[in-house]
Amino acid sequence: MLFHMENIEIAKIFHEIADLLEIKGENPFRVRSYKNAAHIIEELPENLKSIVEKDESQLENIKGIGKSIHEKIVEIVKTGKCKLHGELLKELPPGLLELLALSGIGPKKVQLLYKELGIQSISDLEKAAKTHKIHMLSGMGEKTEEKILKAIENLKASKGRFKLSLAMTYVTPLLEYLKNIDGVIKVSEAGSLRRRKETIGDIDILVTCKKGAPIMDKFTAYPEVKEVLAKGDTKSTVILRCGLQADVRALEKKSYGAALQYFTGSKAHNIAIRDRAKKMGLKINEYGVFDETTDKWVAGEDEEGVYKAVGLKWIPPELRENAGEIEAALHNKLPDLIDITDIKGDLHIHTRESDGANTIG
DNA sequence: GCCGTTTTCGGCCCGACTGTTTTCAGTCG
Repeated sequence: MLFHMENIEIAKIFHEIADLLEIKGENPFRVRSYKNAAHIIEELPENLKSIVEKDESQLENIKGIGKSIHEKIVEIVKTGKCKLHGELLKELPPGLLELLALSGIGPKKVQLLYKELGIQSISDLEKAAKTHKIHMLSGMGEKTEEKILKAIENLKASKGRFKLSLAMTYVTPLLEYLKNIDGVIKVSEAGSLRRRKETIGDIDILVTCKKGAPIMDKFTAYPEVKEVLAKGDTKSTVILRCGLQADVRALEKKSYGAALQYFTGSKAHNIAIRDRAKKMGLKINEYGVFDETTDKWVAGEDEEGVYKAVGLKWIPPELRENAGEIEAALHNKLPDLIDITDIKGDLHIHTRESDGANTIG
């Protein structure tokens, strides 16, 4: 008898295990393994339950899932729960997980707040910040206290992830605005927006411009900006009135391809690409591809060059999830993605739920 | 915890920004 478990539910368990281990201060690489496995499972086309049902050994073919996580997947599908997950939740209050959703709060701060002040929920944290108990902790100051209150406010106001189509209605005018700034050469979308995910968590924008262009001043002064979270020479983050977070990174033309590749992600894809580069004696960052020993610039002006430098064909952004696309690019087996010219028509059906003549059944 | 086109042990991507520091740790993407 197997429990009905969707991949997304199993992924959530692994996400929580990773977060709890991280708060405990466990080996960061072990934490990463669980996070990585969670991402892989989220993107997996097949249902894990069906895989376990048919042939459990198929799990061994999934890269990033080793012996331990394999066993836990089987355990979850068979029993509906995971022992390690349960043990961690006994050890640490589950409310700590919600604290991680606050921007600027990570595992180390959660641990400190819990240990020193017994804080185990957002409402505990809000009370402590309002009564000025936080700045007494080492490494925390008055600004941290203010930032925490703002982060709580922003989280309460945020609407979570936005559907791509809705996000685009906010992104398009922002892109136009940035294009019209003096000295700007090119403005590109990046991140999950460029990967055309169904929903996006924040807006990533890349700007190439001449030296000294007032890009960050203008960006943070965009009328739709509600709050500026960070503002530097090359990178700034704001929250828009609609609740979406927007990041802008400014780079010189020479770095355009490398930056676009870096900023488009996904994170898992980038880690895999960099790992591959490293094994080839190369180093990739947002400024380009470099020879690791001589630091000589190898590629970076366009994305094709970046992929070519690591022996791969250009990979369409929609596929960059570290879900086998790198192997496919290596063996010249990348699929042709559907584009607008492939659409020949549209089929849809009405039922009596609207203005049709028949029932759904 | 995962992985291996020099490896089954010893590594594990890289850099910006902030706030707290007095040179750095934490967070984020």
